[in-house]
Amino acid sequence: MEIIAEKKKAILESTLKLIKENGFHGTPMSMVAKRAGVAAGTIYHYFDSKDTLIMELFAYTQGQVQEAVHKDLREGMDLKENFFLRWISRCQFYIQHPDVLFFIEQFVSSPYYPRCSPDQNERSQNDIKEFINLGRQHGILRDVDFKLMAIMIHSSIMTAARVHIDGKVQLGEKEFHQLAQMIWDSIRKL
Amino acid sequence: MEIIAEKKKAILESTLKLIKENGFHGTPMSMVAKRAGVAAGTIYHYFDSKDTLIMELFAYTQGQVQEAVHKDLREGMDLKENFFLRWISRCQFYIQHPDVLFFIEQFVSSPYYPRCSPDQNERSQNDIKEFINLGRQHGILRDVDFKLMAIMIHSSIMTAARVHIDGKVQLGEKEFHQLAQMIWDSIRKL
DNA sequence: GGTTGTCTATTGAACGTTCATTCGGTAGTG
DNA sequence: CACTACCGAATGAACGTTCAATAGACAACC
Repeated sequence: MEIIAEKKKAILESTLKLIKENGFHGTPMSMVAKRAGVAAGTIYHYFDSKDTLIMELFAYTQGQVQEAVHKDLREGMDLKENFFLRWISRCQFYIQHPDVLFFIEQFVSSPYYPRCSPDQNERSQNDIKEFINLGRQHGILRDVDFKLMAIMIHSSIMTAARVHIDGKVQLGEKEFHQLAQMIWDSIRKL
Repeated sequence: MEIIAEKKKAILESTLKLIKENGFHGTPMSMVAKRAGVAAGTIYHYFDSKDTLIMELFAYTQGQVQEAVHKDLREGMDLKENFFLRWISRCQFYIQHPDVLFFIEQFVSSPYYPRCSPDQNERSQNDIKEFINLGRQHGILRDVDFKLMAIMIHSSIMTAARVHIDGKVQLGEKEFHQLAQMIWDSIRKL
């Protein structure tokens, strides 16, 4: 893992926050600079352009998510436990980092997303896939296309987190389990 | 239903297409004008600003979706059939109108979305809610928060359509049913 | 039936602003 | 002296929006 210069990190973080507040447009470089406490020119010392700043920001947030989920993982869980844990901790990560959620949502539905390398966006769901593979081998999961299942799971997580953040529904311990159970029932053989 | 002037419609349609191709930013008004075959100034005859153009475009697409789904509905179906039909026809609508899907995705994860009136975005899932209510009354569905369930269903539809359009997975008759079955199993009592 | 006035639809050049990016310069380090 | 990190005013292009001008439709009036 590359060590990120302090100012570079500050730029990434403030971009993240500003994009949550003002959206993709509506965040001029000058504002990023001010919020990060650097000069406008400094940004261009670290990033070629606004586009690459945003592309790198995506990689940066993907790293954060990955890290957070893996931290919670323990050995010797059965598949269902494993699924619940992954689902819930991913969802909680997004809830605790709304700016990441907002950014990713915006990013994936923007013309930027198709531009990132295929393995970049595959890695983003690597841990989900790893899990699906396991479930398949044990004959526990339905025979549904791999990618399809992975994406359906991931989108359920994002959606749940989003609803919670918007305050439309309060998600507590109970609701998390209800939701994880719903998704679990949708992917396992009945 | 308001009758929309021809040029107004052309403006809406070309905005839709351009946003799919170039994203929210990346679609200057001048380009919208050219594609719609009108002068730049004409847009401002129908819309106060770019913002209101986009807000109205959202309402416009919502109307289209609503209409398409209701067309397929018949009387005397049981709940499960009803669900399958709604799920599949909504999904197919998005697949047949990728520009609508792209636009809605971008719109809801942008700072525009929170600005539309609450009943505007509630209406957008009205038919899903109508269905959930029915299922609740019959005791077929799980006891999960209303809004939560509606949004989970809706997001599954959008995600499935998106995956298909991106060509990551080919969805045929069989896959549609598999998917609808998955979601059905996730919302019904087991 | 012709004349006048009003209203709407439309045009596209011009305006003013915003914004990404550049660049010449300063400071610190080795 | 060379090299990197950093600054921030200056630049120039892009873009949303305005506006004076034109044309057509329709009605009122003589």
